[in-house]
Amino acid sequence: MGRSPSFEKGLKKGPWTSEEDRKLVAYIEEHGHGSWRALPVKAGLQRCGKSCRLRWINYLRPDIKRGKFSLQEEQTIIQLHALLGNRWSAIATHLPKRTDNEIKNYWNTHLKKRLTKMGIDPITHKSRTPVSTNLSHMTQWENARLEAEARLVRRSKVVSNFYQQIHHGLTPIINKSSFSQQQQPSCLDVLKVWQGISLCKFSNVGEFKTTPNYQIVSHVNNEKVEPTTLNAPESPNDKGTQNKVEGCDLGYDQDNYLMEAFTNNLVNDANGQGYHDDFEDDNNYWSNILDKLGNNSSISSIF
DNA sequence: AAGAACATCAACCGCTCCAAA
DNA sequence: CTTTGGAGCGGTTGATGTTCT
Repeated sequence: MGRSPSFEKGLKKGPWTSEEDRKLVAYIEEHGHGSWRALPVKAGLQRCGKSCRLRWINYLRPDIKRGKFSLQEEQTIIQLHALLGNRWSAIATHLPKRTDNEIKNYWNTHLKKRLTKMGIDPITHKSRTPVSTNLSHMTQWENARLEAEARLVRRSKVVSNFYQQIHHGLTPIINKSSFSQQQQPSCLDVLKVWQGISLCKFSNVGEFKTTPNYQIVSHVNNEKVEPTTLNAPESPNDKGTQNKVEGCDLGYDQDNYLMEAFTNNLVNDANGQGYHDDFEDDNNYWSNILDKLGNNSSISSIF
């Protein structure tokens, strides 16, 4: 790597002046940015292209919203961070007019601290206190949901690609390197599905079929599927799930179970061992999942 | 009032990814 | 297949502003 070009060429660093801003905006408005590397000379700026790009993207672009984050935006950031981790650019795609840099700063200076104060680990999004003693049912459910979402999204790239291959009559090859950013599903859509399930359960609407989000889930296997039957414990070895059901109160625990069941069907290890990380070596893993869901299942519609 | 401590955020740096040669 | 260079990403820094003592 060595020293940066700006050091070698004696280019200006540090805060931008209004005159520099004016030159950059004027040039881009007239010519577009084109090659960032070539831009500074053409625009008459003593800056490196990288610095120009950053200034434009994070500050000067006309479609940027600045100022305080709304509650809705905060919630979205927290939820997406639980799903995606520090992938700020991916998070930013779900927050119109906000930049990844701004979101990253806001997370580091506000949200991270707030979660920590609330006793939630900002990295894992798990509660630091024992679930059964100190948290409300609602919080327990939310924590469990976030964990499940995180698991789900770790698999979503694979499921998405796998399903595409099935769709085109190809033998699925699970290979991490074959995925591109464009193939990734919208994580916010995953959230919407979850929220749809949870909301209709909590609002006591009885049959899920009344909500659009459940329609998405109900397409699994091309027929209506009762969510609670998605992944009933299959063996006495499946103690984790069974204990959860037996050890909890009725009501929210059914929801926990529903959620677990749904997630497990998509992301759990085929042997009931929990998910595993070297999934690209295990084609059977995805074959089993697809067997459970049926080849006509609309995984892609869920993601 | 002063300066120390803390908070904020624009900007930089090093790295990876990917397309083109 | 390998090399090269541009673009973009995430972590970090440091200047500036604000609050605390």
